[in-house]
Amino acid sequence: MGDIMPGATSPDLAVRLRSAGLRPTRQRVALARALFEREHHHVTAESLHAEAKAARNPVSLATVYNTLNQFRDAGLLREVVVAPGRSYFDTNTGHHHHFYVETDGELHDFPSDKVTIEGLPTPPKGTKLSRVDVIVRVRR
Amino acid sequence: MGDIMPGATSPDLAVRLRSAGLRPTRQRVALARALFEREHHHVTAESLHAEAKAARNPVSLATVYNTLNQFRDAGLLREVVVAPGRSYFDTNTGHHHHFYVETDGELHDFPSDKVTIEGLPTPPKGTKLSRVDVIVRVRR
DNA sequence: TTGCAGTTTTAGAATTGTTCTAAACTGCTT
DNA sequence: AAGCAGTTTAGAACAATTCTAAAACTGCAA
Repeated sequence: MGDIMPGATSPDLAVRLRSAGLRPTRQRVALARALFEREHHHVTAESLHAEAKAARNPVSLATVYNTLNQFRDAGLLREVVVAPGRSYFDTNTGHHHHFYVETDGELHDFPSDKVTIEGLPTPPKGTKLSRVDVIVRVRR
Repeated sequence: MGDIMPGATSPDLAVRLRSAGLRPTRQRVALARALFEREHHHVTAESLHAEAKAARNPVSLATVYNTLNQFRDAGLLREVVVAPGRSYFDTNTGHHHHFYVETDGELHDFPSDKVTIEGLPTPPKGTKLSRVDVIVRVRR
């Protein structure tokens, strides 16, 4: 995925946004860079908003919310809800699970390939599986 | 005097509250009844507030919130967070997992005794396991 | 009983996180 | 270059939850 191209716009991002049905506006590209041109990580609307401002690419908070929701709907991000009023967006959309450190609100990924879950009941009839979330809660 | 009202006096509840370190006030007992004197179920602050009012035992919303938090801290309830701004309290504090029907916000328990999870990594060092939540998300 | 101290409840204000609104702006097609 | 749908924005609005400080209770002791 996206390599880092300091100082230049990365056309990959524009292409990626476009093929998700989103116009590559200045704001969306700026946020996409903060999100996808680095290691997988977790952001909140607030943290991303602050990051954009710090990078001299201020984007309104409303736009940050809109964009996060659009990216999630487009499958570019995954939303993880760990505590009431605490919603993270994860740039890693592949199969994996989470550690949540309750005492300080940290969230960490762990791969799901070693994890097996057996014996799950079948979904209530009339419904189809969306996904299975495993959150391992720990405290310090 | 301190005799309780007509009908089903449940001293057990008072005892249960007391041994959780909570004074068995009229409001706490009323809420405890709505919560524990029936099958396991899931409530939100709003739904419990409405239920108390319907049962002619009105309790302020602030008290409902306080009480739910106290009951959860005392281990009488378990909090389940399924979506941003959607927090349920589950009267079933035993081991079990959840189905969450994303399309209409329904939450259902399922027993964990048939479910095995293997290969979970060890918690980050300095932390100890609190619990493992499994949420099976489905859509209609 | 009665009085009292500490606890609990309450209405309403405050806070937090998120979405909405309507006006201004911008990227894209022509 | 021009026009328009799509986008951004500040600020208002909203929803869920917590806080505040005053009034009401509870449990205890005399």
